[in-house]
Amino acid sequence: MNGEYRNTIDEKGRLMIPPRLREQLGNVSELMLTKSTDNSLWLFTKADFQELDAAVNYGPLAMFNKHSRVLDLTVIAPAREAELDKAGRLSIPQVLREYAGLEPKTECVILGSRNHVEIISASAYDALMEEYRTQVGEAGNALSEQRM
Amino acid sequence: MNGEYRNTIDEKGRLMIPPRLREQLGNVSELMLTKSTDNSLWLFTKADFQELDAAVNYGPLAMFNKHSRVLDLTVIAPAREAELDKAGRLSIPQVLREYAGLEPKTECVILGSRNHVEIISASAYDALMEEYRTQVGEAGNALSEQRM
DNA sequence: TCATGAAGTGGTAAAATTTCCCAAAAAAGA
DNA sequence: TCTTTTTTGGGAAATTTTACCACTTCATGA
Repeated sequence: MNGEYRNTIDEKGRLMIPPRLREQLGNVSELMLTKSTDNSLWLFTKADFQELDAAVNYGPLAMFNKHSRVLDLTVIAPAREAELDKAGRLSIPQVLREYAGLEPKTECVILGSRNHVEIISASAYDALMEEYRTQVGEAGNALSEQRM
Repeated sequence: MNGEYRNTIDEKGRLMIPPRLREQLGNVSELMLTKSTDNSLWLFTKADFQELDAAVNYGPLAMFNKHSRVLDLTVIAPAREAELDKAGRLSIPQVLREYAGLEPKTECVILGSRNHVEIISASAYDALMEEYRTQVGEAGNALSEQRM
Protein backbone atom coordinates (compact mmCIF):
# COMPACT_ATOMS: atom_id res chain seq x y z
CA MET A 1 0.00 0.00 0.00
CA ASN A 2 1.36 3.42 -0.93
CA GLY A 3 0.55 7.06 -1.26
CA GLU A 4 0.49 10.24 0.77
CA TYR A 5 -2.64 12.35 1.06
CA ARG A 6 -3.90 15.25 3.17
CA ASN A 7 -7.34 15.89 4.56
CA THR A 8 -9.03 17.61 7.48
CA ILE A 9 -11.11 16.07 10.24
CA ASP A 10 -14.69 17.39 10.01
CA GLU A 11 -16.70 18.81 12.93
CA LYS A 12 -17.96 15.38 13.85
CA GLY A 13 -14.53 13.85 14.10
CA ARG A 14 -14.69 12.07 10.76
CA LEU A 15 -11.87 11.71 8.27
CA MET A 16 -12.28 10.96 4.60
CA ILE A 17 -9.99 8.20 3.35
CA PRO A 18 -9.02 8.80 -0.29
CA PRO A 19 -10.50 6.34 -2.80
CA ARG A 20 -7.06 5.08 -3.83
CA LEU A 21 -6.31 3.96 -0.31
CA ARG A 22 -9.76 2.50 0.19
CA GLU A 23 -9.16 0.44 -2.87
CA GLN A 24 -5.79 -0.72 -1.58
CA LEU A 25 -7.43 -1.76 1.69
CA GLY A 26 -9.45 -4.05 -0.54
CA ASN A 27 -12.70 -2.10 -0.17
CA VAL A 28 -13.20 -4.23 2.91
CA SER A 29 -15.72 -3.02 5.44
CA GLU A 30 -14.24 -4.66 8.51
CA LEU A 31 -11.33 -2.58 9.70
CA MET A 32 -9.40 -2.04 12.90
CA LEU A 33 -8.08 1.34 14.02
CA THR A 34 -5.43 1.58 16.71
CA LYS A 35 -2.63 3.60 18.27
CA SER A 36 0.78 3.43 16.70
CA THR A 37 4.01 4.17 18.46
CA ASP A 38 4.39 7.81 17.39
CA ASN A 39 1.20 9.61 18.33
CA SER A 40 -0.32 8.51 15.09
CA LEU A 41 -2.98 5.93 14.24
CA TRP A 42 -2.88 2.76 12.20
CA LEU A 43 -5.75 1.44 10.16
CA PHE A 44 -5.72 -2.26 9.25
CA THR A 45 -8.08 -4.66 7.65
CA LYS A 46 -9.41 -6.92 10.36
CA ALA A 47 -7.60 -9.89 8.88
CA ASP A 48 -4.22 -8.18 8.90
CA PHE A 49 -4.77 -6.92 12.41
CA GLN A 50 -5.65 -10.34 13.71
CA GLU A 51 -2.47 -11.67 12.25
CA LEU A 52 -0.52 -9.05 14.16
CA ASP A 53 -2.50 -9.72 17.33
CA ALA A 54 -1.81 -13.43 17.11
CA ALA A 55 1.91 -12.81 16.67
CA VAL A 56 2.06 -10.57 19.73
CA ASN A 57 -0.23 -12.56 22.01
CA TYR A 58 1.00 -16.04 21.49
CA GLY A 59 -0.18 -18.77 23.85
CA PRO A 60 -2.31 -18.73 26.99
CA LEU A 61 0.38 -17.16 29.18
CA ALA A 62 1.28 -14.26 26.88
CA MET A 63 -0.08 -11.88 29.49
CA PHE A 64 2.88 -12.73 31.71
CA ASN A 65 5.47 -12.14 28.99
CA LYS A 66 6.94 -8.67 29.24
CA HIS A 67 7.57 -8.20 25.53
CA SER A 68 4.09 -9.37 24.62
CA ARG A 69 2.58 -7.17 27.25
CA VAL A 70 4.46 -4.08 26.10
CA LEU A 71 3.29 -4.49 22.52
CA ASP A 72 -0.20 -5.52 23.55
CA LEU A 73 -0.89 -2.58 25.84
CA THR A 74 0.64 -0.01 23.55
CA VAL A 75 -0.66 -1.14 20.18
CA ILE A 76 -3.02 -4.12 20.21
CA ALA A 77 -5.34 -3.50 23.14
CA PRO A 78 -6.32 0.07 22.20
CA ALA A 79 -7.65 -1.09 18.83
CA ARG A 80 -11.25 -0.40 17.91
CA GLU A 81 -13.40 -1.89 15.22
CA ALA A 82 -14.04 0.63 12.51
CA GLU A 83 -15.64 0.94 9.16
CA LEU A 84 -16.01 3.55 6.51
CA ASP A 85 -19.43 5.07 5.87
CA LYS A 86 -20.96 5.22 2.42
CA ALA A 87 -18.93 8.31 1.65
CA GLY A 88 -15.67 6.64 2.63
CA ARG A 89 -15.30 8.45 5.93
CA LEU A 90 -13.76 7.00 9.07
CA SER A 91 -15.11 8.15 12.40
CA ILE A 92 -12.39 8.19 14.97
CA PRO A 93 -13.30 7.40 18.59
CA GLN A 94 -12.45 10.07 21.12
CA VAL A 95 -9.67 8.18 22.95
CA LEU A 96 -7.82 7.65 19.70
CA ARG A 97 -8.43 11.19 18.52
CA GLU A 98 -6.93 12.52 21.73
CA TYR A 99 -3.93 10.24 21.49
CA ALA A 100 -3.15 11.47 18.01
CA GLY A 101 -4.04 15.10 18.65
CA LEU A 102 -6.80 15.02 16.07
CA GLU A 103 -9.40 17.54 17.12
CA PRO A 104 -12.09 18.44 14.61
CA LYS A 105 -10.76 20.73 11.87
CA THR A 106 -7.23 19.39 12.28
CA GLU A 107 -5.38 18.82 9.05
CA CYS A 108 -3.83 15.41 8.82
CA VAL A 109 -1.66 13.23 6.64
CA ILE A 110 -2.87 9.87 5.44
CA LEU A 111 -0.19 7.45 4.36
CA GLY A 112 -0.43 4.06 2.74
CA SER A 113 2.26 1.89 4.26
CA ARG A 114 2.68 -1.81 3.55
CA ASN A 115 -0.37 -3.51 5.04
CA HIS A 116 -1.91 -0.51 6.77
CA VAL A 117 -2.86 3.12 6.53
CA GLU A 118 -1.15 5.56 8.85
CA ILE A 119 -3.04 8.62 10.07
CA ILE A 120 -1.14 11.47 11.67
CA SER A 121 -1.78 15.15 12.32
CA ALA A 122 -0.02 17.38 9.83
CA SER A 123 1.95 19.11 12.57
CA ALA A 124 3.11 15.83 14.13
CA TYR A 125 3.99 14.58 10.66
CA ASP A 126 6.14 17.57 9.88
CA ALA A 127 7.99 17.23 13.17
CA LEU A 128 8.49 13.51 12.65
CA MET A 129 9.79 14.02 9.14
CA GLU A 130 12.27 16.59 10.27
CA GLU A 131 13.61 14.08 12.76
CA TYR A 132 13.55 11.10 10.40
CA ARG A 133 15.20 12.84 7.48
CA THR A 134 18.34 13.25 9.56
CA GLN A 135 18.31 9.52 10.22
CA VAL A 136 17.73 8.21 6.75
CA GLY A 137 21.40 7.71 5.97
CA GLU A 138 22.14 5.88 9.17
CA ALA A 139 19.03 3.73 8.95
CA GLY A 140 19.79 2.80 5.38
CA ASN A 141 23.33 1.74 6.18
CA ALA A 142 22.33 -0.28 9.22
CA LEU A 143 19.51 -2.10 7.45
CA SER A 144 21.45 -2.94 4.35
CA GLU A 145 24.27 -4.38 6.43
CA GLN A 146 21.82 -6.61 8.33
CA ARG A 147 20.34 -7.94 5.11
CA MET A 148 23.52 -8.63 3.19
CA MET B 1 -11.02 -8.40 22.76
CA ASN B 2 -9.96 -4.81 22.03
CA GLY B 3 -10.66 -1.19 22.81
CA GLU B 4 -9.63 1.52 25.22
CA TYR B 5 -12.13 3.47 27.28
CA ARG B 6 -12.08 5.85 30.22
CA ASN B 7 -14.52 6.10 33.08
CA THR B 8 -14.65 7.17 36.69
CA ILE B 9 -15.46 5.03 39.70
CA ASP B 10 -18.76 6.32 41.14
CA GLU B 11 -19.30 7.36 44.77
CA LYS B 12 -20.31 3.83 45.63
CA GLY B 13 -17.17 2.24 44.25
CA ARG B 14 -18.71 0.99 41.03
CA LEU B 15 -17.25 1.13 37.54
CA MET B 16 -19.26 1.14 34.35
CA ILE B 17 -17.93 -1.27 31.74
CA PRO B 18 -18.63 0.11 28.25
CA PRO B 19 -21.23 -1.80 26.22
CA ARG B 20 -18.67 -2.76 23.56
CA LEU B 21 -16.55 -4.58 26.08
CA ARG B 22 -19.54 -6.19 27.75
CA GLU B 23 -20.50 -7.55 24.39
CA GLN B 24 -17.00 -8.88 23.79
CA LEU B 25 -17.10 -10.60 27.17
CA GLY B 26 -20.06 -12.43 25.68
CA ASN B 27 -22.66 -10.68 27.84
CA VAL B 28 -21.90 -13.43 30.33
CA SER B 29 -22.90 -12.87 33.92
CA GLU B 30 -20.34 -15.12 35.56
CA LEU B 31 -17.09 -13.24 35.72
CA MET B 32 -13.88 -13.34 37.70
CA LEU B 33 -11.99 -10.25 38.83
CA THR B 34 -8.40 -10.48 40.01
CA LYS B 35 -5.08 -8.74 40.51
CA SER B 36 -2.79 -8.37 37.54
CA THR B 37 0.95 -7.94 37.52
CA ASP B 38 1.05 -4.12 37.45
CA ASN B 39 -1.26 -2.70 40.09
CA SER B 40 -4.15 -3.12 37.76
CA LEU B 41 -7.06 -5.57 37.69
CA TRP B 42 -8.06 -8.24 35.21
CA LEU B 43 -11.63 -9.19 34.47
CA PHE B 44 -12.27 -12.57 32.83
CA THR B 45 -15.26 -14.66 32.00
CA LYS B 46 -15.30 -17.57 34.39
CA ALA B 47 -14.50 -19.96 31.56
CA ASP B 48 -11.45 -18.01 30.41
CA PHE B 49 -10.24 -17.64 33.95
CA GLN B 50 -10.43 -21.35 34.51
CA GLU B 51 -8.39 -21.88 31.40
CA LEU B 52 -5.71 -19.56 32.71
CA ASP B 53 -5.83 -21.25 36.08
CA ALA B 54 -5.29 -24.58 34.39
CA ALA B 55 -2.33 -23.26 32.39
CA VAL B 56 -0.66 -21.85 35.49
CA ASN B 57 -1.43 -24.74 37.82
CA TYR B 58 -0.65 -27.61 35.52
CA GLY B 59 -0.75 -31.07 37.03
CA PRO B 60 -1.36 -32.27 40.58
CA LEU B 61 2.10 -31.22 41.75
CA ALA B 62 2.00 -27.63 40.54
CA MET B 63 1.99 -26.39 44.10
CA PHE B 64 5.61 -27.52 44.41
CA ASN B 65 6.70 -25.68 41.29
CA LYS B 66 8.10 -22.31 42.19
CA HIS B 67 6.97 -20.58 39.02
CA SER B 68 3.44 -21.94 39.27
CA ARG B 69 3.27 -20.94 42.87
CA VAL B 70 4.43 -17.40 42.19
CA LEU B 71 1.83 -16.85 39.50
CA ASP B 72 -0.83 -18.61 41.50
CA LEU B 73 -0.41 -16.55 44.63
CA THR B 74 -0.06 -13.24 42.82
CA VAL B 75 -2.73 -13.61 40.16
CA ILE B 76 -4.93 -16.67 40.45
CA ALA B 77 -5.56 -16.97 44.16
CA PRO B 78 -6.75 -13.36 44.72
CA ALA B 79 -9.56 -13.76 42.17
CA ARG B 80 -13.12 -12.98 43.19
CA GLU B 81 -16.38 -13.82 41.52
CA ALA B 82 -18.02 -10.76 40.03
CA GLU B 83 -20.94 -9.75 37.90
CA LEU B 84 -22.28 -6.67 36.19
CA ASP B 85 -25.62 -5.14 37.17
CA LYS B 86 -28.28 -4.23 34.64
CA ALA B 87 -26.56 -0.93 33.94
CA GLY B 88 -23.31 -2.72 33.16
CA ARG B 89 -21.60 -1.67 36.36
CA LEU B 90 -18.98 -3.71 38.16
CA SER B 91 -18.62 -3.42 41.91
CA ILE B 92 -15.07 -3.90 42.94
CA PRO B 93 -14.30 -5.52 46.30
CA GLN B 94 -12.32 -3.37 48.68
CA VAL B 95 -9.15 -5.53 48.66
CA LEU B 96 -8.92 -5.26 44.92
CA ARG B 97 -9.78 -1.58 44.91
CA GLU B 98 -6.95 -0.93 47.30
CA TYR B 99 -4.51 -3.01 45.29
CA ALA B 100 -5.23 -0.99 42.17
CA GLY B 101 -5.55 2.38 43.89
CA LEU B 102 -9.15 2.78 42.81
CA GLU B 103 -10.90 4.98 45.33
CA PRO B 104 -14.32 6.36 44.45
CA LYS B 105 -14.11 9.22 41.92
CA THR B 106 -10.84 7.88 40.51
CA GLU B 107 -10.61 8.08 36.76
CA CYS B 108 -9.56 4.83 35.22
CA VAL B 109 -8.71 3.23 31.90
CA ILE B 110 -10.55 0.13 30.75
CA LEU B 111 -8.77 -1.94 28.13
CA GLY B 112 -9.93 -4.94 26.19
CA SER B 113 -6.94 -7.22 25.83
CA ARG B 114 -7.14 -10.63 24.24
CA ASN B 115 -9.40 -12.69 26.51
CA HIS B 116 -9.82 -10.23 29.35
CA VAL B 117 -10.52 -6.66 30.37
CA GLU B 118 -7.79 -4.72 32.13
CA ILE B 119 -8.77 -2.05 34.64
CA ILE B 120 -6.17 0.48 35.76
CA SER B 121 -6.22 3.93 37.30
CA ALA B 122 -5.59 6.68 34.77
CA SER B 123 -2.51 7.87 36.60
CA ALA B 124 -0.99 4.39 36.79
CA TYR B 125 -1.83 3.90 33.14
CA ASP B 126 -0.08 7.06 32.06
CA ALA B 127 3.02 6.10 34.01
CA LEU B 128 3.00 2.59 32.58
CA MET B 129 2.61 3.86 29.04
CA GLU B 130 5.47 6.26 29.42
CA GLU B 131 7.65 3.34 30.41
CA TYR B 132 6.31 0.90 27.83
CA ARG B 133 6.52 3.26 24.88
CA THR B 134 10.27 3.42 25.27
CA GLN B 135 10.39 -0.37 25.13
CA VAL B 136 8.30 -1.01 22.06
CA GLY B 137 11.23 -1.28 19.66
CA GLU B 138 13.12 -3.67 21.88
CA ALA B 139 10.02 -5.78 22.54
CA GLY B 140 9.24 -5.99 18.85
CA ASN B 141 12.74 -7.13 17.99
CA ALA B 142 12.81 -9.69 20.78
CA LEU B 143 9.46 -11.16 19.83
CA SER B 144 10.18 -11.32 16.12
CA GLU B 145 13.42 -13.18 16.79
CA GLN B 146 11.59 -15.67 18.99
CA ARG B 147 8.94 -16.29 16.38
CA MET B 148 11.13 -16.74 13.35
C1' DT C 1 -37.91 -3.96 69.73
C1' DC C 2 -37.63 -0.20 67.03
C1' DA C 3 -35.78 3.89 64.96
C1' DT C 4 -31.67 5.68 62.64
C1' DG C 5 -28.31 5.97 59.41
C1' DA C 6 -24.53 4.38 56.54
C1' DA C 7 -23.15 1.61 52.79
C1' DG C 8 -24.18 -0.99 49.04
C1' DT C 9 -27.45 -2.41 45.22
C1' DG C 10 -30.61 -1.71 41.55
C1' DG C 11 -33.08 1.11 38.47
C1' DT C 12 -34.88 5.22 35.57
C1' DA C 13 -35.20 9.29 32.84
C1' DA C 14 -33.06 13.02 30.56
C1' DA C 15 -29.02 14.72 28.24
C1' DA C 16 -25.37 14.12 25.26
C1' DT C 17 -23.08 11.72 21.91
C1' DT C 18 -22.57 8.70 18.15
C1' DT C 19 -24.17 6.40 14.14
C1' DC C 20 -26.49 6.06 10.00
C1' DC C 21 -28.32 7.83 6.03
C1' DC C 22 -29.75 11.15 2.48
C1' DA C 23 -29.19 14.80 -0.73
C1' DA C 24 -26.94 18.81 -2.49
C1' DA C 25 -22.56 20.49 -4.13
C1' DA C 26 -18.27 19.88 -6.20
C1' DA C 27 -14.98 17.61 -8.96
C1' DA C 28 -13.47 14.56 -12.44
C1' DG C 29 -13.83 12.15 -16.66
C1' DA C 30 -15.80 11.38 -21.22
C1' DT D 1 -21.23 19.99 -21.95
C1' DC D 2 -23.03 16.07 -19.92
C1' DT D 3 -22.47 12.13 -17.02
C1' DT D 4 -20.51 9.92 -13.32
C1' DT D 5 -18.04 9.87 -9.25
C1' DT D 6 -16.60 12.02 -5.10
C1' DT D 7 -17.11 15.19 -1.27
C1' DT D 8 -19.45 17.85 2.08
C1' DG D 9 -22.92 18.96 5.22
C1' DG D 10 -26.62 18.06 7.95
C1' DG D 11 -30.88 15.63 9.96
C1' DA D 12 -32.95 11.80 12.31
C1' DA D 13 -32.57 7.73 14.88
C1' DA D 14 -30.33 4.97 18.00
C1' DT D 15 -27.19 4.38 21.49
C1' DT D 16 -24.57 5.69 25.46
C1' DT D 17 -23.69 8.45 29.43
C1' DT D 18 -24.83 11.05 33.30
C1' DA D 19 -27.24 12.26 37.24
C1' DC D 20 -30.37 11.09 40.32
C1' DC D 21 -33.58 8.38 43.17
C1' DA D 22 -35.44 4.40 45.81
C1' DC D 23 -34.71 0.30 48.18
C1' DT D 24 -32.32 -3.26 50.90
C1' DT D 25 -29.16 -4.71 54.31
C1' DC D 26 -26.64 -4.29 58.28
C1' DA D 27 -24.94 -2.18 62.41
C1' DT D 28 -25.88 0.91 66.14
C1' DG D 29 -27.91 2.61 70.13
C1' DA D 30 -32.08 4.18 72.58
